[in-house]
Amino acid sequence: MTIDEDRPVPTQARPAFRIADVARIAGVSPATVSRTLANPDKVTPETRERVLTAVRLTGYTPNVAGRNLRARRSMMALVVVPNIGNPFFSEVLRGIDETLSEEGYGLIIGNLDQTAAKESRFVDVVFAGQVDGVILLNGHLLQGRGRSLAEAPVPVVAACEVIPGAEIPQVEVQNREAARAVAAYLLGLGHRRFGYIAGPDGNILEVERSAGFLATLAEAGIPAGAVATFAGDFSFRSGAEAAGRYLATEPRATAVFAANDEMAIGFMKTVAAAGLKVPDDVTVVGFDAIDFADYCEPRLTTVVQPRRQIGQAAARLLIDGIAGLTEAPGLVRMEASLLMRDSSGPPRR
Amino acid sequence: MTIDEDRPVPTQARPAFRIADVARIAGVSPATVSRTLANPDKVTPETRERVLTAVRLTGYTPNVAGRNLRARRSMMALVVVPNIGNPFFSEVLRGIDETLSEEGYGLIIGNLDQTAAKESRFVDVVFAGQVDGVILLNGHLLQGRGRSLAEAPVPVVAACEVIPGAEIPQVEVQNREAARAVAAYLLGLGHRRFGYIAGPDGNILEVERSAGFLATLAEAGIPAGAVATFAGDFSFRSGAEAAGRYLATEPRATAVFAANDEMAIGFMKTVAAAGLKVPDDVTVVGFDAIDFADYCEPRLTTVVQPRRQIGQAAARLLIDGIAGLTEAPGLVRMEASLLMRDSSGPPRR
DNA sequence: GTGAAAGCGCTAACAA
DNA sequence: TTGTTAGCGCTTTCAC
Repeated sequence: MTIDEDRPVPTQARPAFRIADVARIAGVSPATVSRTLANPDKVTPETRERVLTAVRLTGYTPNVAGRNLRARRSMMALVVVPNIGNPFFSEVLRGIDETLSEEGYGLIIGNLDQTAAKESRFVDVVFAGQVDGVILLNGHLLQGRGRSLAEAPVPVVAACEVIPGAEIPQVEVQNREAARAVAAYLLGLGHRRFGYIAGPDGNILEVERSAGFLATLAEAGIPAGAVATFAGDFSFRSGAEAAGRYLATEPRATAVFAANDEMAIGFMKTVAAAGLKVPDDVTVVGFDAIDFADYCEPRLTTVVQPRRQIGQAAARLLIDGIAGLTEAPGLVRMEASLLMRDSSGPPRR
Repeated sequence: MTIDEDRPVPTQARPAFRIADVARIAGVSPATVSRTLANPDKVTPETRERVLTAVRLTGYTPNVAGRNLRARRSMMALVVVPNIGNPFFSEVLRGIDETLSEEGYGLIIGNLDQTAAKESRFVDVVFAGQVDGVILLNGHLLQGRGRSLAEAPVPVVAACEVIPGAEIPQVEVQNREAARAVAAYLLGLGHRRFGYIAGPDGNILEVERSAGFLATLAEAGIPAGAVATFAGDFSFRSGAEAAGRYLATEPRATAVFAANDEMAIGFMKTVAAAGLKVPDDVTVVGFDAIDFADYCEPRLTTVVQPRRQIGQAAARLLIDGIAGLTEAPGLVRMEASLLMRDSSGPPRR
């Protein structure tokens, strides 16, 4: 909110040249320098020559703060991530970065890390006009200081974790459908006793995935009550802990679906340590297809999401929004598909 | 370099209030609004009251571009990463973010992704005064448009991948020493035939790790020429490919050190698929202690680096630099330590 | 304690 | 084609 005057100004090695300096050296007006840089064709070749020489001489680069102030735009986008350490998001980020940087936009990272203070700061960033748009990967509209990003002065889009009811463009992955496909696949293999390792309570991905999985099982005559459900939080550790509880059940499920790969892998590791064979004793299916899922033992059957493309689509949506091209808040749906590897098979008979 | 005037201005839902609006509503001058926000004690309680009410009423947030222009500082730092998708860096990023955001700095991510064009853009970002400092995680001073970050007008620090000869503060991990410790450990287990899976040619981490590993082996009477070296690029896949070549050697090394965990894991997976037992047939040691290393089969013996703290230290160095507190370009050395798990053991006799 | 005025660095409208 | 002028939104002397 305030500038601390006790916080020193960066020590500029050499004070940067300003447009006036370049103009003086080139013997033209500042406006001409600006024009030369923006529209080289709009000045005579000789002028251009002189200006460009002066630019080269000074190493002049237009100051962005001045330009932004004038243009009322920052060419920056804020991307809010729940946790920057999560490899799932980093691939989405890559997609965002690709598309955004192609269009000349820079990326400001808002790493939420479950801190309310940060959430409020990011809201300020937006209302302070520091960015031209926002991409939310965190599943809810940021709130702070009594305001919501719903009233942001710039376009906001959401991806990965869809925000129900928000009137903004969103990129959604067909989580529910994919979870249904997992259930159908497992039923097709002959499984009848199921386990499910859940994500954090209320998380939209968790809700969608469990809903799809349980719905298809229910349609096959297996009520939700008959599915052994284990709490989890998307971490390796929580998958391992779920395995501990799973091992204590009787009779054990022959197929366990985890709401993400990390938990599935933590689960596999722990049941293997207890002497169970995957998939002979228990089939395990994950969700996300993180890189490591192809290198764990056994290779994990999981659901692939086009993470990079999700990021690209979100960035595209944002750029359209900034350009004012969007009529209605659209919804882009991305397909997710089952990737069968070695952790799944028919139940041992 | 230029503002495209065909790129539309963001569609502000409602035009943001400016300081003049707030001043008018509060019945004071803009200067007083600014003062109230910066130094509430410097105005009378009644004035303060009126101003703050007007601020609440309007939802006013000072525009950053204006403030930055005036203050000649952006409260932003640029962090350059080789590849944002790499989980190793994302944890370092977290540490950076923690410390920087505590001090009120925001993060602009420069995802290099081996693109020369991007490198040049990031240089521009710096020379355009868009950031107050730079943290380099990519192992070299960015170049672009005939300039180097060595002449940047703001402080630059490097971390993770040290930049030899650069006169800037750096955070270095004791890669060489740790690699020596790995060699000593393997020798102590009784191994005499070694393999090494290298990182990308010329990469400083690769250079340091191989140098330490080979030096200690040489001191034990095993010349570098006797170590089976396999090319790699830090990816799972390259580790798996190295395994293919390893399997064809005769006699095979009994202990293989990979320059990072991904390659070690890819290697283990492939040799296991070929029927070899780790560690009975071959001991495998990695480097970095990524999360997965604890969940692969078997759990990987590796070298732990304090990734989060590396990030924090780099951020601290940068903040000191911005504050003008640094006399000489310092070097912070962080210890790395061997973490023995299940992928290492004595050679089968 | 408060206001008027200047200026951070840039670009766009207008004039020449 | 080029220069002059004004102003983006803010903070901070300097007067009062």
